[in-house]
Amino acid sequence: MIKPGSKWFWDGLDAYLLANQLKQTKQRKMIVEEFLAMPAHVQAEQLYQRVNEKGEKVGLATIYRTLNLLKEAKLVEQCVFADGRSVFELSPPGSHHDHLICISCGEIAEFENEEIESVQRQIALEKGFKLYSHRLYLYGLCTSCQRKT
Amino acid sequence: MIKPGSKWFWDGLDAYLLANQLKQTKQRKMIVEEFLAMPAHVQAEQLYQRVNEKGEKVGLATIYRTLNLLKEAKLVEQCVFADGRSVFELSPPGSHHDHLICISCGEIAEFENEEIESVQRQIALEKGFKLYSHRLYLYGLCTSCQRKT
DNA sequence: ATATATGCAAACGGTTTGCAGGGAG
DNA sequence: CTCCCTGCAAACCGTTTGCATATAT
Repeated sequence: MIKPGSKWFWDGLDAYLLANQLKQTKQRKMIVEEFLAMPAHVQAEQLYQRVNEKGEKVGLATIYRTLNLLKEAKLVEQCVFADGRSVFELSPPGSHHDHLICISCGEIAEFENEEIESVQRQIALEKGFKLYSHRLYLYGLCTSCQRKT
Repeated sequence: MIKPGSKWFWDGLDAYLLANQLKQTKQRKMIVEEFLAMPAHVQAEQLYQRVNEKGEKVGLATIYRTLNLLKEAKLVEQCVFADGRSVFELSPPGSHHDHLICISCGEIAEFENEEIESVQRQIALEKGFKLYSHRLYLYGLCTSCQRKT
């Protein structure tokens, strides 16, 4: 899956930098450009390699610092899967989806389900929690890995 | 929450050891005893400390090796939360629950919801996945942390 | 001019591994 | 007597941090 139009992302980033007296830098621009050009679920190391194949060299620390900045700005979300992978993905305002992860090949599929979201809100209410976010991971075998075994 | 009767656990462990030509050892016994005497959600390091406060000394590596063995045996499950904590909990056959995690104090509450489980099965079916397991984490503020802020 | 960013390398924290000696079956 | 298990320390791996230098505003 390739990422959709990303004006909201650049705009959001500009706004966040401005609001926090942070700076526009060559590295941040390059990192974000590559991130937006990559598949939906990106690991820090992959982004590091992609960036360094293209333009000038950027340190891995800067990749992490930039991803953390994007998280702060609520422009990306991070998912940590049970297999240990940690991936970053776009967080378009007002949207949410969850993940199916293939335990054989690692493929990641997405889905949205309003019914689950509403039950979650209900449960939080019952338990007296004020809900901020959630993560739902379904682990199994994708179609092609089922055929293989 | 304190753990319920655990005959099934010891029986399951004996069976697993026997079936795999593994050995009953003093350390395994001590680790499992402490694990069962601890709260529902246990981190490796906590278990390590508890075990070493009581009986003879046990290495941290043995704690990890034993927890992994119990996972293999399907007697415990591991949950990795977004805050980085990795906890182990009992996995009584045929049961499943999910978690609410307080983003302020770290408290973990549990819930069960059959409706969500059934929607998950439906989604996996639609996407062609053969479902093996799942994890649902709700992050928010628990009742007492809401009061504080 | 000043504060923020960067690169590098070192530090980190949780977990796993290699190996030599110890103990269960 | 054999194989499995343990303790220890070292290795690991992804991520973060300290510091001196570079750069945006």
